[in-house]
Amino acid sequence: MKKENYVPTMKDVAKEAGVALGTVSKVVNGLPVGEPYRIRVEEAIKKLNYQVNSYAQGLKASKTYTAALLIPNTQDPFFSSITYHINTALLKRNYRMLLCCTDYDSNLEQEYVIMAQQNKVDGIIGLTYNPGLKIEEQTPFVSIDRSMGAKIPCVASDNFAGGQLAAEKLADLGCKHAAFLRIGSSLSNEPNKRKSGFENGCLARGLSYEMKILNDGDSFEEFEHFLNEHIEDGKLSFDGIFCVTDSVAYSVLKILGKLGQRVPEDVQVIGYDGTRILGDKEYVCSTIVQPVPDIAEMCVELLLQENMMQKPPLVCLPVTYVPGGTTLEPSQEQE
Amino acid sequence: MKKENYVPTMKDVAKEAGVALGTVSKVVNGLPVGEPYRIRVEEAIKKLNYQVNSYAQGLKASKTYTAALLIPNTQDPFFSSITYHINTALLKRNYRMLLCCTDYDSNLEQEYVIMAQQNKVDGIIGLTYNPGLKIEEQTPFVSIDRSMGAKIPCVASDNFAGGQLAAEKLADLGCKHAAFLRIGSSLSNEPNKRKSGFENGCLARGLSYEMKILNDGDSFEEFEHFLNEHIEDGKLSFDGIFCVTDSVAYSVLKILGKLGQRVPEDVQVIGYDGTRILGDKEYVCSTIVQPVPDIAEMCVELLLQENMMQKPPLVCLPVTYVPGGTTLEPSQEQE
DNA sequence: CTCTCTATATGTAACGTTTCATGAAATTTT
DNA sequence: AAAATTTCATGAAACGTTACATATAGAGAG
Repeated sequence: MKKENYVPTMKDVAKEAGVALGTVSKVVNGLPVGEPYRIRVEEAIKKLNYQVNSYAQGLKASKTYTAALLIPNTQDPFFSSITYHINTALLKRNYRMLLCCTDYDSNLEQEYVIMAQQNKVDGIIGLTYNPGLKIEEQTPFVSIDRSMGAKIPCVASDNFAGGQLAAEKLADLGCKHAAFLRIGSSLSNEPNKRKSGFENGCLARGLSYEMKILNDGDSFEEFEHFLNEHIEDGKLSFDGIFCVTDSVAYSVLKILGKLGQRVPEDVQVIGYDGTRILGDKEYVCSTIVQPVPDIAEMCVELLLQENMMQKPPLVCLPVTYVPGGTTLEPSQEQE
Repeated sequence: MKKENYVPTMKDVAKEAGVALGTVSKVVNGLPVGEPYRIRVEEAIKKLNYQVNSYAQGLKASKTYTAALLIPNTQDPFFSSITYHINTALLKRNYRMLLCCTDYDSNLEQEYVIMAQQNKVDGIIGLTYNPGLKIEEQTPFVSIDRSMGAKIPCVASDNFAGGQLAAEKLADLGCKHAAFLRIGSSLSNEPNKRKSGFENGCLARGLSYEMKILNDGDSFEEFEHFLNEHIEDGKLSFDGIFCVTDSVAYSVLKILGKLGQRVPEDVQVIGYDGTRILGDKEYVCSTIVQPVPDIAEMCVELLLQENMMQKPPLVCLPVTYVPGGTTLEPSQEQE
């Protein structure tokens, strides 16, 4: 018996229903077919438990129903959140996701793009760190957080508004002198606007500020030096800190602890991303939350959009402020 | 011009190299081919930038070169680590990974199994929470951390040895009275052995111990009550705590802080998993580290193994203890 | 120098779909 | 009621690969 690995095909369904192959194909694809035929085919499909072979479909259509996601890793909470939601958005549309972890390696990024381009995927969504990434004209590509020219749509949170919002919140919470802590060029392009937004917000609210920007090789100890230099008689000259990411914020919280500064009493801290750690219900750190599910939806939508016409070069999605334990409660603030 | 979407095929390579189709196929698949032929084909491949169409391959071989990974989510650090390494192990073998996030939902798990089976994946790797999961005989399935009968291989860290190791370390570090903190049935099957291993280790080393096991609905506040009950005159009666996961350990650390207990001076804490948070270089918590890359390799190896003969029902991989900041250094310990 | 045997390149069929030209049946028109 | 027109199921071709049966060239033996 060869029935062990038997999987019914359209031919089998056609025979079972007593119709032609093409008729079955039409039923499967929802194309118009005479009612009695449709019914017989549908019954045969149910009876045989037939399921279309998407690989034969893909071969015929030169479509793979697969999209690649280029991302440094899946460990970082922000990346893992992006991965989760992109995957969900693709599954919803019956697409598979080919996960390509690049580990921040420019060459690996380029290799994955080439590999993906050949014919394995219908498109690529990328959160990349190679500014010179070569992408063939005809490969649908959607970028997260990186502007890559007019022809490639970029989806990002509204980084400028987010920076502004952080400044406004700190001002609202009573801060007078703020600091902005950032890491260098690896956060290029769109997230850079957090800085301009923050400056803009500070100026609007009369909040003075200083900036510390780490270069690529620098360790986070630089932040410790910077903060330490701004302590006089045990008192930190800043009463509010905006960190460019939650990840930076967590490191800064540790440093502040080491330096004997209390959060939020002595200094309030706001991060950016809205990532949580280890199943915490509430946000540990007050933060500007990126709408990751919306970002994912938008990426997939833009990627699979049929009409190539007018893909917008940049889509900014709105952010929200969510208080955590590192800022004063509005009630406390008013006391 | 129709060259816009032109993707070279084996036929093109054959024409370019002046050989037959089958010869190209052999070269591509590493089968023996006369040297001069091989060279000409390889040159043609390079020249045309040819890449095999894996969907045609899959159609021919009735293989999809895709494996599904069933996992609750990709946010939890342990799950994200598993995801990353399984993905890597599959890519290495030219397999794609179909990521199915189940959110601990038994029905969703079953749905994904059915979908994966019909959607024609070559096999499934699952870290599941549905004890009654129905899996068709002919679908290759490898389970992580869950025993699912003799026919389904289960890959896990050596949970018993890990529990034992934790007890021994605590004893070595000078503890006299230990606690084991666990959450309930969601950690079924293999990870349960951490308990037996710990008991075994405690008995062997003359370490007394108590257990607190949370039921499914319970919040972590139960741990706080439990620990609080064991404080007398500000002093905790335990000097060592083994937490069933790092995630539990982090929560417990917070609780201990709240209760005014110093770690590791007053009480030492060991977790299980070996997950790190937010790019920390060192482990924040002393922990029993699971060999996640090896677990991933083993899963994929077992899944894709051709000879169906003797798949072992259980593979336990060795764990290691890695000190973090929540235990005393051996030097301190000896003082 | 011819015959046989081996080694290996060739070319075709088949995998399960979709698409499209074909023709048969049903409907409308005169 | 016969011809013209429309409707729509049919079945073969094609997508890019692999595997197998066939053909061809070269080597060795008599």
